[in-house]
Amino acid sequence: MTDTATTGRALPHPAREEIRLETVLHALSDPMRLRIVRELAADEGELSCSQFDLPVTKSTTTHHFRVLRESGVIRQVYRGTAKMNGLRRDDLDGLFPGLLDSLLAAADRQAARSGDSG
Amino acid sequence: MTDTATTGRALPHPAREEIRLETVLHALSDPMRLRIVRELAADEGELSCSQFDLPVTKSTTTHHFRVLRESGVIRQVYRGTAKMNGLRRDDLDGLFPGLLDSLLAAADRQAARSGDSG
DNA sequence: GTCAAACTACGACGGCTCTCGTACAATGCT
DNA sequence: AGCATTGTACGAGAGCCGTCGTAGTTTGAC
Repeated sequence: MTDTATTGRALPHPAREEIRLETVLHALSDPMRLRIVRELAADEGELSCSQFDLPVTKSTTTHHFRVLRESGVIRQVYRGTAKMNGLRRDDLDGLFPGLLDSLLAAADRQAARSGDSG
Repeated sequence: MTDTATTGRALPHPAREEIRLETVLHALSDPMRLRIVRELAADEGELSCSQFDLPVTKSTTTHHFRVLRESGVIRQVYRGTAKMNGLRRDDLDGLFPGLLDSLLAAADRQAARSGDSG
């Protein structure tokens, strides 16, 4: 029992200045992770990992969330047994103004075109 | 001697509608390729492969240019023994409005911050 | 204390990627 | 024709990546 923030253990996040564009792009270049980020942006709040219904195992899901966190795209916080996820909008917008919105818009466009779920 | 366009053999390019966001992001997530794209954008014209002074062998350079072409980021045309490269601005802007500019701006910002060459 | 829920750690496997070196092909110039 | 320039093809090696399964940890509830 370590009382870090709300509850639980701490998770390593890169500082804003440590976020690298290449790493962000690599994180978003995976379909599963792009999907996660899109859902996260749509809900504009905090979602637990279990609220995502991805076609991969839980191990793989954990892996993708870690890649997103370590790249600086999302922030993760434990709350009870759940792990809440949120986009690092402030940091990304501060570092790369307009980039996140362009990326999300591009993903939306492609999803609309490809007939994926909006 | 096949008279395709200006001179020379044809190179396979994806059609505009075949360009996938994930593939583009993956192509740009490599430092060497991001660098190539930045130089290409700065010069806003056609550059031959040999005009790039990359810290890799020619074989590797060829590889990177192919990845960029097959992802739909650049267009390549033979002119004599040289291979001219140009950004597919029209197609990318048509598919993902604002994305390319945001990406280039982000890369510029990071380069300025990191003290790389502008 | 016990139990279920949520997530992690570790090892493994197949596949892709970046890199190189060497050998080769296409073009243009003399 | 001969030759230099430019870029390609092919194979190889090291490393990373996405995926899985199993076993384990942390937390909250009963």
